[in-house]
Amino acid sequence: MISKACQYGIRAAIFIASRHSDGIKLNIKQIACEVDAPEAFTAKILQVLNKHHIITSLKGPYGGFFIEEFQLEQPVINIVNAIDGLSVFKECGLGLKQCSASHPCPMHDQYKIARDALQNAFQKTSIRHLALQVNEGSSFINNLVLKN
Amino acid sequence: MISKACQYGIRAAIFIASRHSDGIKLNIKQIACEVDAPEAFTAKILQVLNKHHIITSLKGPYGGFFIEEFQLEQPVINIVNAIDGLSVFKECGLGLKQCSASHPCPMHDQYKIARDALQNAFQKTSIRHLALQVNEGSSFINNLVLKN
DNA sequence: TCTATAAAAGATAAATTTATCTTTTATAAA
DNA sequence: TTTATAAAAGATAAATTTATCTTTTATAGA
Repeated sequence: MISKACQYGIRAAIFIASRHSDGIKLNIKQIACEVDAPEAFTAKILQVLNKHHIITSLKGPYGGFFIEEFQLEQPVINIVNAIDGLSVFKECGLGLKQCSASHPCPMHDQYKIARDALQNAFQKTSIRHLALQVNEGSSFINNLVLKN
Repeated sequence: MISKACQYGIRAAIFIASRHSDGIKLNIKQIACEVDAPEAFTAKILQVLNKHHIITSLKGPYGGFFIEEFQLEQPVINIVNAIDGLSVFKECGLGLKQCSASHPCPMHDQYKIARDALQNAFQKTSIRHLALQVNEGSSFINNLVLKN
């Protein structure tokens, strides 16, 4: 559906947002660890998010990643856009170059319902809202550790 | 959403179904051409569909691919299952290994709506139904050719 | 039985995505 | 200003997906 890079990016952004508080910065090691993502790969992804002003970073000692107040309001689709682009929400389910109501693939109508629902899911949800859920303990951004 | 291989497979199956009539067989060249898919790759994909009994093939002269009456009734999700598997319809939107109502990711509910809609789209549609639409001329499985 | 035909099977290559490692740059504090 | 720290940037590697090419197998008809 969306790429692994994008999934890592969303989880990381939610984690950073969940720790939002004045002056707090998180480094890649912490972030990658908390969201169960490969560290170096996550670093690359956070670079992209920073360039798109979805999160903010600061180099040097006491540096790290954080999210600013105004950034918390952004919809998650902004992260998808930064990493994967918005083509998932536009493209034909059967891979036709052009597929629309006027030249539809045979699955167009049904597929569009799912595609729109997906877009809706990412569009209507803010980073703040998701972080809040994690802080409440009602949802999670890391994998369960199985006990023996 | 679904792989290119799977998209080619669905388009090819629909095309074969749209030409269904006693004794008619289509070869890979025709099929690949009609659905705008790479020929050799399409051949590989049709092998898989044949193994899963979604279409039927016959080697040798006057051989080729065709679909049998009983195969026409199958839902398109059978093709997805044969090529990509059903994991798209089960996996977490944020890539968590376990994500369910009891241990949800923060997007679980919204994402599940989209994921279920997608599954529904493929589950409720038969190959016959899609082929019919193509034969009616109300939908298409190939790319528009742009005129200059 | 021989020949031609078309798919199956197998091997390999190209492209993309995922992932890691090294070097450079920015920055805060001593 | 020097040093330590952490991200940015750049290079490279591994894995997966997409795609192609070659050889083998099945089959119909002459």
